[in-house]
Amino acid sequence: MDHTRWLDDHEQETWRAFLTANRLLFERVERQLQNEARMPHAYYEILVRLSEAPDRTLRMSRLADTSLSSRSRLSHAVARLEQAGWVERTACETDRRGAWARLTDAGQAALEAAAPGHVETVRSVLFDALTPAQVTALNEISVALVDHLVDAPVWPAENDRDCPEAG
Amino acid sequence: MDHTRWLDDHEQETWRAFLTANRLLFERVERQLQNEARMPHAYYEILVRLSEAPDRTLRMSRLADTSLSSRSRLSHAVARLEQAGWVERTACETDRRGAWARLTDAGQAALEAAAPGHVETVRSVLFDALTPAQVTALNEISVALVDHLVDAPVWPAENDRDCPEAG
DNA sequence: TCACTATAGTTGAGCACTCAAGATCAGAGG
DNA sequence: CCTCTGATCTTGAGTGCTCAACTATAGTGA
Repeated sequence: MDHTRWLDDHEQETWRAFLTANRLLFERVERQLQNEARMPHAYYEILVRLSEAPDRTLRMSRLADTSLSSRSRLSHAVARLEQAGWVERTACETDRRGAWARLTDAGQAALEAAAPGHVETVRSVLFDALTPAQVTALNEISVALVDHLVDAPVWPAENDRDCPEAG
Repeated sequence: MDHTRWLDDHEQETWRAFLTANRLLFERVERQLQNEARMPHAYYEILVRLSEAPDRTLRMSRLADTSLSSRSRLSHAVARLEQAGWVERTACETDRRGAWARLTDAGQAALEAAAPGHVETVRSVLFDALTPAQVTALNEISVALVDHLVDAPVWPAENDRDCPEAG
């Protein structure tokens, strides 16, 4: 009983090209940041989200959401960033379980130092390769994917543990 | 002197949507394979490449290229896959530096067991979200990116160490 | 007041990856 | 033959991630 909806040739080709493009692209981005700014891309994003927040401060949980990070991952990351002197954690007074993360001046400086090289890399690996129409298409495709993936069930089949409305 | 070609709003939005879509998408793919087949996506790809090769056998270096893996990464990965009994390494007789990697019957079986769930996931996270026109557009965009990134200089600026023709 | 449940965040173990360095061998040139 | 360059593949250390388990506090309802 093979109900699998296999990929046809066109889909297969698309998936592999998509995979390859992604690997190559993010490898470049990651390497550039690691070499010139001594931080992985995930950390860069955390610094960006903090820099955009009022008082450069966010609750850990909000920061996790906006930087597309799991709680655990963020905890580990912020521990490292704190060690580097780029972020500070302070206790939250209204909710004593919580914690604030604040971007320090040193962190802001590190971000500003890293930004030009990073942006240049993003442009050179992505936008320089595409026509304006393709950029627009990529935008629409990405938005469609995000809409489709956000809040969608993580496990299409199986794993409907204690979710009565599943299935 | 700020020559940085910053991203305009449209580019910024596109980049962030692209990033978000990628994170969400590959997180699903990775999780599904890890949970249902006990292997990361990179290992799955290695098994696929081997399964498509004559005699299910490839030189390590070719396997590294086709699976978009660094030599080091492949060495570590194949060591693990060998431990699992899914791949075998044998010495190459014509080039005694080299090594062959062969997909075992157990490896083929593991791959066949993993494939339906993986393909179903790929379909559900990617193709189900897109119109046929968008799939075609994504294909063209991906191919353009791959063409642009393959054999392009890794470090646009700097790092022209011993490459006399750089610059 | 007293559970009970949910939320916020951390921690440690295990694993995959990167980087740099090394061991081994092939091929080319003197 | 012998050296030199380059290719093949491996190894070990360091790092960031995931997962599961944990602590601590908030909120809810009897």
